[in-house]
Amino acid sequence: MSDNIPPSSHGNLSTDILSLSQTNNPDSPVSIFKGLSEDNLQNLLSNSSVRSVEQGREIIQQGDEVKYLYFIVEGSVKTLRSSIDGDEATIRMLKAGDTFMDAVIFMGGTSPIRATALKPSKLLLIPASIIRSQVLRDGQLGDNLLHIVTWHYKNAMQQIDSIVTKTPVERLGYYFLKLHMEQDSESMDINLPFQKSMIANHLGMKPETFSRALKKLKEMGIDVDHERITMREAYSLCHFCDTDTAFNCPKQGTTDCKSGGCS
Amino acid sequence: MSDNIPPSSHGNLSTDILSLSQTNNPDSPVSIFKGLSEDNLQNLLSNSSVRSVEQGREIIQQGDEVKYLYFIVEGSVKTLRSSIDGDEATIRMLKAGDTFMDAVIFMGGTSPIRATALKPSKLLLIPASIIRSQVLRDGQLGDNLLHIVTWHYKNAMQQIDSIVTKTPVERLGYYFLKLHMEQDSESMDINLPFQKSMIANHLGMKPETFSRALKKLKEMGIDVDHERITMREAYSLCHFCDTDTAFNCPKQGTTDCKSGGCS
DNA sequence: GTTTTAAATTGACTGCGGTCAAGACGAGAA
DNA sequence: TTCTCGTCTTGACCGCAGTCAATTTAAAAC
Repeated sequence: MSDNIPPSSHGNLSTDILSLSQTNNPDSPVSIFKGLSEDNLQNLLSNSSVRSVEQGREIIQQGDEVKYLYFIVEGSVKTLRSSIDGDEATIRMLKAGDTFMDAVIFMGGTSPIRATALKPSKLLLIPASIIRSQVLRDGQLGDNLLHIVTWHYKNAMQQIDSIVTKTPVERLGYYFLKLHMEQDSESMDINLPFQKSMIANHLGMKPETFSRALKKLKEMGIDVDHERITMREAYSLCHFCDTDTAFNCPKQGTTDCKSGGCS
Repeated sequence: MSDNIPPSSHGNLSTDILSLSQTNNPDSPVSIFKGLSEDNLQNLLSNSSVRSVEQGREIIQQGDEVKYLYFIVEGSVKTLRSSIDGDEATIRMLKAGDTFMDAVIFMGGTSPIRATALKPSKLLLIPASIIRSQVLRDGQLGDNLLHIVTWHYKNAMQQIDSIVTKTPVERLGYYFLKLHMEQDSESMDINLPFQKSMIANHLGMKPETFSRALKKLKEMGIDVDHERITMREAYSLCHFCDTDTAFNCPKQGTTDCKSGGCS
């Protein structure tokens, strides 16, 4: 079911990984490697291997036994659930520096999600057995994993709430807002990191509905040209803010911020 | 914002708590207290306190700083997210033996969710600071918390997928199936543990739609009278199974199981 | 350059689930 | 018993997002 796994190739790689692990903004999870002792870090890396996957390749299928925790060195990956009749619900869309299957290896049973490569990607595979045994004696690793998994969980809760209570336009605005904060809170431009139909699915809507939502956002001063989002005013997106996001907003409390979320 | 917290009253309580912590079925999370050393267990309990809340009381509001991890000794609680205009999305519905805010205390920032008492309840409050510090030196506690949080996360993913890809009838059938497995896989009867409008919201639908879904299930041989669900045949619910759930199903692989989920 | 393919957009139609309102039912109190 | 209140159910209507299909656009492939 799985591909062959090339032999380990460390050295320069481990520095790549650690530089990817620098968290630069408050609204992103900590790295799995944060604050580990030299011994414990080496225990993880020396047992790991690197694997390259081409675009579109299925990395994990629903029902597979999960043997590794995956760290994305290069490329991008999405995790999703799909039903028998082919409908898909995207759970997460990941970029270099993210990990996946980090939560699954503690769930017990087989994988409840699929994972596919959105682009040609290079992955670091850390054996689940190594993680599970090290957690019991390395409190720092457990702490890191808890931060990562709870961060995923928080996003999942926001996703549920978005789909249940918000309109498509609001969901899209909220998504843009989070992109904006993640990328550069100063710039008036945002980059769409994934193709539109992917994002549409992640937001629980069809591509057609996504297109129509874009049109309505244009009327509100948020223009999307291909992969480039341009805001007419700096506070165009504040309308879509909520309490969680406001907490991390540098503009929070300023007079220009007049959203409902910013109290 | 919070009520007064009565002084600790241990002794018989700690045995109550530990007996509630016995996990009896495979599709439920482990207890936070599982496998802790006597010292580490006492460190948690001796710093905790007990608090009673009346029905309907708000325990945590969105945006609150979370100071405790809550263990339900008696009663029931729901966690939810609500938008400015009053729409609510139920995240979890909890019973005695469950914990909540277990994930939130590792998220950083303020609480992204609310928690309200569905019935008069008795709660054990374990200070978040105690948990956070003990995790760093007690690998077993970290491991327990990881199992709990990933179990929540798994349920959240199933909830997302349910809402996005399934019809109301399918969502309800899936919910009944999980209740069935949780309660007694042998019995043809299931008990509705919460009032219908609560469950409706948790499944992302309105009470009216819930009622109509019940009607359609009746045509499929699943009869609901007040709080009692009765199945005409033992395999009525198999139709709603998926791979995750099939994994924990004792009937899995038998000839009677002809669902899509059971391969 | 041209051809081929996939993604995105737009339009027209439909149907499902939400909304609103009325009615049924049950639990509890006087 | 009868009244009241809250939950649930049922019916009629409507609007939004899904569906299907046609078109445009962009990007690959040659």
